[in-house]
Amino acid sequence: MSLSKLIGARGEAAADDVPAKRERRKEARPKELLDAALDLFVEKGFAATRAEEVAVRAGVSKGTLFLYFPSKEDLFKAVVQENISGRYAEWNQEFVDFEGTSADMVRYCMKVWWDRIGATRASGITKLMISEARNFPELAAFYQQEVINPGKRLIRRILQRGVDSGEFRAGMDLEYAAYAISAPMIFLIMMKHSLAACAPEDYPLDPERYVMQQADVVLHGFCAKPEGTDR
Amino acid sequence: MSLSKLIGARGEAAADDVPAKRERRKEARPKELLDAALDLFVEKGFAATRAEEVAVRAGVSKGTLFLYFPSKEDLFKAVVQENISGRYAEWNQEFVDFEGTSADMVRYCMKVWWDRIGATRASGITKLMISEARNFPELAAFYQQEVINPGKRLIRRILQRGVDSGEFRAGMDLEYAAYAISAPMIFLIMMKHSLAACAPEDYPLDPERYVMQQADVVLHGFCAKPEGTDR
Amino acid sequence: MSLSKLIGARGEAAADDVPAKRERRKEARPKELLDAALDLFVEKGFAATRAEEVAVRAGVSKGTLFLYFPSKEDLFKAVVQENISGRYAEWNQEFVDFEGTSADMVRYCMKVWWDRIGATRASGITKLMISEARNFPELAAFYQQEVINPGKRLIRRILQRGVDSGEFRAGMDLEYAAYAISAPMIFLIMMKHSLAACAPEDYPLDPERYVMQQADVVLHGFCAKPEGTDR
Amino acid sequence: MSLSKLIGARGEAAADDVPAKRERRKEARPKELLDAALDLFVEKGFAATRAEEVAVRAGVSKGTLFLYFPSKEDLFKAVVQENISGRYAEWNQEFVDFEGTSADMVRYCMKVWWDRIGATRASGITKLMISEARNFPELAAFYQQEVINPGKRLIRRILQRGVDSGEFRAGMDLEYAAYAISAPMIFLIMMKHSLAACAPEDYPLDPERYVMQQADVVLHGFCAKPEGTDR
DNA sequence: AATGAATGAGACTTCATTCAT
DNA sequence: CATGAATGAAGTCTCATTCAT
Repeated sequence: MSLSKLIGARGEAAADDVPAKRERRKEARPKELLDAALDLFVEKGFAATRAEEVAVRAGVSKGTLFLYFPSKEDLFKAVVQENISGRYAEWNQEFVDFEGTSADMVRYCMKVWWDRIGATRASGITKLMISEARNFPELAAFYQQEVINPGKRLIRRILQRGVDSGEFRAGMDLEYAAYAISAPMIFLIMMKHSLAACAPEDYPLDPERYVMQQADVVLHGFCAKPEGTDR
Repeated sequence: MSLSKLIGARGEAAADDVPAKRERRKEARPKELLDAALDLFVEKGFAATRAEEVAVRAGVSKGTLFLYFPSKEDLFKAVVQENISGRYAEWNQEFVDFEGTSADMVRYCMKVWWDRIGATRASGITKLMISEARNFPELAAFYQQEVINPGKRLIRRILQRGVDSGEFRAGMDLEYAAYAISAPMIFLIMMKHSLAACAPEDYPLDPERYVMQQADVVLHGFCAKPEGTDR
Repeated sequence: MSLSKLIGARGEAAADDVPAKRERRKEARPKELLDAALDLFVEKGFAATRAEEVAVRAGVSKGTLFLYFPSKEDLFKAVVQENISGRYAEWNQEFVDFEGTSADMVRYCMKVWWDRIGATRASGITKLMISEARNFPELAAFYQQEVINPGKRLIRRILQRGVDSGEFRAGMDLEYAAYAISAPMIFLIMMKHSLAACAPEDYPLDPERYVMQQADVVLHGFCAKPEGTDR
Repeated sequence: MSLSKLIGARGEAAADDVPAKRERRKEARPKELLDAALDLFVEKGFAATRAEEVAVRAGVSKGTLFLYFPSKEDLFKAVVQENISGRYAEWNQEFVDFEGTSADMVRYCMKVWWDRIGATRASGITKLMISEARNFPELAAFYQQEVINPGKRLIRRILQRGVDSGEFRAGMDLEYAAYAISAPMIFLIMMKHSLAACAPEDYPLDPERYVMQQADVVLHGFCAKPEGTDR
C-alpha cells in the first residue's frame, strides 16, 4: 500500500471498559467529542479548529462540548491524554516475552510501531504533539515522559539485548542508534499528516516496505560484522 | 555541539547604528519584518502569531507591516521564499560543479542541508510548513513545487550519478533511497522545533555527528559491495 | 402635514413586554436589527454606519448582529428586501384588481407610492440606494432589477391601459411619461432625506398636496383632450 | 455674509490684508486636487473616497494634499465651495435682461439649468450635496442659503413676472410651482450620477428632450387657461 | 443534561494624518 | 514646498465561552 493510500484511513476504536475512576470518567465523557476533536486537531491544528466544528462533528451542540471540557485547551489536553494512554504495558510485555534474534526484535518493533500507530489514527497524536509542542509546553513535557521516554527505554533495552548477546557491535552508541530507528517512523508519520496529505501523488511510497527497508539498513550498521558503520 | 545547545540560538543582533534613518529603513524593513515573522511563526505557529507582535519585534507599528505585506498570509509566503526557495539555484550549482565520489556528494548534501537549513533559523520554515500544510493547501503546493521537488530531483541526480558510475548498486530504488536521506534531516528539524525545544535535556544529541553517522549508514546500503542491504 | 414635520418621524416603539425572553427574541431579532439598520443607514449613509451602532440600537451586542447577517453588506441587502422588494407582489396585485379610470390609477399609484414608501422610513432606502449606487454596483443592479424595473413595468401597464381605453393620448411616449410620474416622487424623497432634513424651515411643503397636484399636472399631459401637451 | 465665514472657518486668521488675497490662495491651491476630489467624491461618496486616491489622480503625493487641505473634511468643503461659487450673478442678470414671454423664461431657465449644470461636471456637486447633506449639515445649510435659496428666488421672480403680466394663473401657489420646475432637474441629475451610471441601458432617456417636455407640462398647469390644475 | 442565543475580547486590516527628510 | 514612510485609532468580523431556558 502506498503512503498516499493510507491517508485518511481511519482505524479501530478502543473498546476497553471496566473499572478505575479515571477510566469511568473517560467512559462517561462523550468519546465522540474526543474522536471528533482528534480528527480536527490533526487536520487543521489547534488554533484553526473551531469548538463548534468539534461539537457538530460529534453530533452535539456547542454548549455540550463545554459541559465536558472547560475550555478548548482542556479539550486538546484530553485528546492527547486519551490517545496516548498506555497500551504500552501490553506492548512492552511482547518484547519481554520475545524469542528470536535482536535483529528480529528491531524489525518487529518498527513494524508494530507502524501498524499500531503509524497506520492508525493514533499517528495523529504524534503529528499533533510535534506540531503544537511549543504552544503546549506542559503537555509536551507530559508526552515526553509518558510516551517518548518509555519508548526510548524500550528501544534501548532491545539494543542492549543485542549488544549483550554479541549480536550487535559492542561499542555502538545506543542514544544515536535509537534515533536511527525513530527517525523513519517520525518522518513517515509527519509526512502522512502534512505534505503527503496535500499532494498524495508526490508521495508514491509504500510505507511498510520503506519501514522494513530502513530496518535492514539500520541493522546493517548495528550488526557485529567486520567494518563499523560508525566512524 | 548538542541539539539542545542549538535551540534558541538566534543570529546576530543589530549592531550598526549608522543612521540616515528613513531611506535606509525603507530598504531594510522587509528583511527586518521577515526576520521577526520567521522567529514568531516558528515559535508560536501561524495562527497564534499576531501581526502586531511581528511588527513590534521588527521595531515598527502594526500599520507598517501591512505597508510591506498586504496580508498575514502574504507575509508567510514571503518568509518561505526569502528563506528557502530563493536559494536553491545557488545550492544546486554546487552539485553540478562537484568533483569527487558520489558517496562524498551524499555526505556533502546532508552536511550542507544541516548547516544551511537545519542549523539555522530557516529550519523553522520546514517545521512550519509540515505543521501547517493542511491549513494552507495552496502554500503547501507551492512549497512542494518550489522546495521539496527540486530537492528531491537533486538527490535523485546524485544517486543516479552514483549508479551510473558503478559506485552505487545498480538495482537500488531511487525513490526510497531519497527518503532514506531525507528522513534523518526532517526528523532532526522537527524535533529541534518541537519536543527538543521543550525538554532540551532529553535530547543530548549532537546533530552533526548524527547526520554524518546516518550518511554512512545509508551509504552502506547504497554501495555496490557484496550483500545487498535492500531486500 | 408639511414635509418638515415628516422628517424624523419614527414609527411606533416596542410597547409589548410579554416576554418569554429567549425564544421570542430569536424570532424578533432580525426585524429589530433591520429596523435599527434602516434608521442608521438612512441617517448616516452606509459607510458611516458602524455595525456596532446597529447592534446597540437593536439592543444586542456586536456579535449578535453577525449571527443573523453574515456581513454589513448582507444586512443592507436584507434591509432593501424587507422594506421594498418583498412587498411588490402585494402592491402589484392591487392594480390588477383596480376598477376605475386610468387617471385614477395614476393618482392612486402616486398616492400609495408616497404613503407606503415616501412617507415611511422605507423612503430612506430609496435615498440610500441613489446616494450609494456607484459604491455598490452589485447592490445597485439588484435594486434596479428588484425594485426599479418592476415599478417601471407597473407604471407602463397603467399607462398602456389608459392608451388602450382611449383615455390617454395614443401617441404618448410611455418611457418619458413614466419618468414624469417618478420624478416628483424621487425628488421629494431625496429632499426629505437630505437638504430638507437639515433645514426643515426651508421646505414648507405639504408632500401629499404636492404629489396630488403633480398627478393632475402630468395627467393633463396624458389625457386625450384637444391640444397636446406633448410637442 | 461671506462664504468663508459660513463654512466652518478655514485656516487664515483675521489678518486679511491686501485685496484678492482669497483669490490668490484659491489660485495657488492646486486646482487639480479639487478637480480630482470632485470626481471621486461624486463617484464614490465622501467616506469611500481615499485621500491618497485624490492625490494620485491629481498627480501629487499624499502629503501634498494635506499641505493644502488640513483634513479630508476640509477638502470636501473646499470642493463644494469651489464649484458652487457664484456664476449666479451672471446667470441672474440674463433673466433681468430677458425679453420674451414668461413661458419662454421658464423654458430657458430649465434649459440652461440642464446645459450649464446638469450636463456638466457641476451636476456632481448637486448629487454630492444631496447625498451627503446629513453628514455635513453645516455645509448643507450653506448650500441651502447660497445655492438653493437664490435659485428658488430666481424661479419665484420668473413666476411672479408671469402672474403679474397675466400670463400665468393668478392664484397659483408659487412655492409648489417652483418645486414642479426643480423636480425634473434634480431627478435627472441624481439618476445620472447613480443608478443610470450603473445601468445606462436601463435609462434610454434623452435628457434634453425630457426637460423640454417637462417644461411644457408644467407650463400647461401655470397658464391662465380655463380649468385649474389644482384640485 | 442539553441547547443554542448571546456575548465581547481580540484579530486582521484600512486609512487619515503626521513629520523627518 | 514636496515626499512618502510611518503611525495608530477605528472598523469589520470571528469565535471561545456563558447562561437562560
